[in-house]
Amino acid sequence: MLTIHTIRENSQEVIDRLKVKNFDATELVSRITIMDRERRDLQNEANSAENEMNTLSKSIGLLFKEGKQDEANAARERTSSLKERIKELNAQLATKEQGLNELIVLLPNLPHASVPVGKSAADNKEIRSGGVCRDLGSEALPHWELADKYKIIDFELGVKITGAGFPVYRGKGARLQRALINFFLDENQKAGYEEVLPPLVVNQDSGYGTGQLPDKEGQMYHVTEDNFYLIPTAEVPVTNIYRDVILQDEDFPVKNTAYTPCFRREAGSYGKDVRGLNRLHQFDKVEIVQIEHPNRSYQTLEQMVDHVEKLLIKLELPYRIVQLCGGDMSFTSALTYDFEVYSAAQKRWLEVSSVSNFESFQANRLKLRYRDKETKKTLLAHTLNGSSLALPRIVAALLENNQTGAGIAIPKVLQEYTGFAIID
RNA sequence: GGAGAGGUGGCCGAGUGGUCGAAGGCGCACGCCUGGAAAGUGUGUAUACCGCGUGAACCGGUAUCGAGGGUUCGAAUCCCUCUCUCUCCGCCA
Repeated sequence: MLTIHTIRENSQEVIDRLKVKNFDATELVSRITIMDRERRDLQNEANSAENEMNTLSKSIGLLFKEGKQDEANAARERTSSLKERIKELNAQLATKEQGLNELIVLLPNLPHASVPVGKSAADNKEIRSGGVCRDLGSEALPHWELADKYKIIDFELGVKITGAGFPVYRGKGARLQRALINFFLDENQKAGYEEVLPPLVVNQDSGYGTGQLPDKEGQMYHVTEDNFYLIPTAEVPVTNIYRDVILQDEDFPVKNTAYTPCFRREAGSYGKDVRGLNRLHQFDKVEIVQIEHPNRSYQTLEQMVDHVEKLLIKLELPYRIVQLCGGDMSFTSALTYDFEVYSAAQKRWLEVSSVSNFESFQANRLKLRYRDKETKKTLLAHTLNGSSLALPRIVAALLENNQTGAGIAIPKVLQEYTGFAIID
């Protein structure tokens, strides 16, 4: 969430910049500004009443000590109306604060100045691309048919055990999953990311911390008995490591990587693009999370993009990197790059990673701060994250792009992880 | 799941109704001392909001001793609820 300070001090800028996200904040901002004023007035009133009360209480204590019972009792009588007033003011203040907060969380993060204006994915800006999109002709099989042909992924079996969107990987298919996970983790570690293996189930506070709650409640699997949520991405448990934390300057950069399965209900997304591995309820992903000093976060974002790009190059997959336009960006992001790989049989670009700088938007919710060396002030840190990478669509692209008459060729870098060079 | 003990600042730890955001110690920062260091010594060392206005410093106010509520003129301290941790028992990978 944006800080009230930002909204208060730069209200016009907030409105202008949110237009890039096709968000008209005019009315919200003015309501927030008014409520903020009211809130502060209430707090001042309450504080001065409390001050009066505290002063009075102290004097009563002194009077008793000095044995001036009569004066003490007289003073004591004066407190009751004051007490009522404090109670009333504090109640009003709490209501006001809550109301204000409910409005503030409706404001999306401000897009970075470089974000292109646009309505949908069609307006995204291609940054660069790499690899070769081969034309495999009309007899090229989509990955779900290849998966069946080589008996490496069983979608039907998953339906029996759980339901649609929970595939069973087997044989070389299972091995390929494990190879990719290890490959990604190893590469991330070489790039300086500390590996963590977090819980796959989180509590409510964590859900709020990274912003899944309350908005996307319906997208997560909920364990009602214990009020836990299955994680939709490793971002949730990993970023929440740093909830309520005050870092020192020298702690930067914080770099974590984690492999986790991810669980998403994907409510309402049934339809066209859910075939095969394109959209699942459970999938594997390796995530990178970074926390940075605000001065360096954009530099860091570029480094993360370069890192993810190298992974795709090593996997010899045709890819492109696009900068999302305002209309296609998430609520919480300030700048997002999407990575897409070309899936040669589906003839589609599949999103395999999304690398974003959230600036202080998440940090504000998380109360993730750092102590500035020079000013000694505690300031909000910047958070960034990205997938490196999401497995299912990588697998889909690998299967489709690398199909040959002899079988599916495994990229060279993966062979030491898989232990085989071809799936046949 | 049953029984008991406990949760105080970055850490340890004192504090059972009054001037306590909280003794003392450790750690940390800065200074003095030293040729340099150690030791010693002095000072400082939580967070948030508000006053506050263009920002910062200072200053002042309020809140916070696991969380929420209550008693009281006044709560770290008394009462209630919740929560978490530890120990023992049970169950178990």
